[in-house]
Amino acid sequence: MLTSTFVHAPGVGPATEQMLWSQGAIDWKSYQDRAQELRLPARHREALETTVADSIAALEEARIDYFAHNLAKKEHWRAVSEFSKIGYLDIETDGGFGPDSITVIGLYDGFETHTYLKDKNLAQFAFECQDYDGFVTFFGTGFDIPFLKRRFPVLESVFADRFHVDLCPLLKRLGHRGGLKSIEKQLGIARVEEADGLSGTDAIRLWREYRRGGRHSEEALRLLLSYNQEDVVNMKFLLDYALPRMRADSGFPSEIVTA
DNA sequence: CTTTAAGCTACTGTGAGTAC
DNA sequence: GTACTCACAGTAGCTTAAAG
Repeated sequence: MLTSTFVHAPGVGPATEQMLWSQGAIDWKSYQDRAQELRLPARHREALETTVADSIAALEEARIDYFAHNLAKKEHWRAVSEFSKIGYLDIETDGGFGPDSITVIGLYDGFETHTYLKDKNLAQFAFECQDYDGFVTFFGTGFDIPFLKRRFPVLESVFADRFHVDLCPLLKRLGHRGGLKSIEKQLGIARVEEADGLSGTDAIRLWREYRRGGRHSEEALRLLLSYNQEDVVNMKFLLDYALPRMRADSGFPSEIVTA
């Protein structure tokens, strides 16, 4: 999918990319093979020559930062299949908006959930997240990412150099509007019973209960972490749902089947 | 309540194609 | 060559949406 992408060349948009595909330039290699025969404005030819060569080199060397910088944000989903170290990311807060308002960070690597807790191991996140090629969030653009950058200024460049797929606008393009819980319902994704029916405001309440201490403290924390884990794990389902549909909707040339 | 890009709606610029 | 149209890409400004 990434190797069929041409829209990151300056001056090339969706219509030109579509035209390239229809002329048989279905990926970077086949573009180079038939570059001379393609009917193209000189401006596009120059831009594509550089972009295609740079892209092949960047992918060979697994340099996600090249694609993170040159691909439009809304097209970052195209890079996911080529860069497999994906972190599904979700934070909880105490209701405030300051740099110290983050209470929980959940990071799911596709196999297990890593949890970071305020006043325990939260700072560890800033190091461990650097092992990932990119992140998947739900409305992380407007919420999780700005919070994390305020809390850990180092992450400004870490996030800039990695892909970020925000499922909220992506699913909206596929006709699913509404919040995470609403879309999960639409798609028939179930939550574990104890975390079912909880919302972001409950996460604030559970954090306060945990911090107050006493009899229900540990139970409140357990429930909060369970809620956070549900969010990140379900994001993987949503991404797996969205990718093939985005691919089909964008009119990508079909994969060459090799025996 | 706060935050931020995406989405939307113009509008501008570039270039290819066509007619004369 | 000149003058015109049309399509595509990019940008500016405003609105929208969802997170806890």
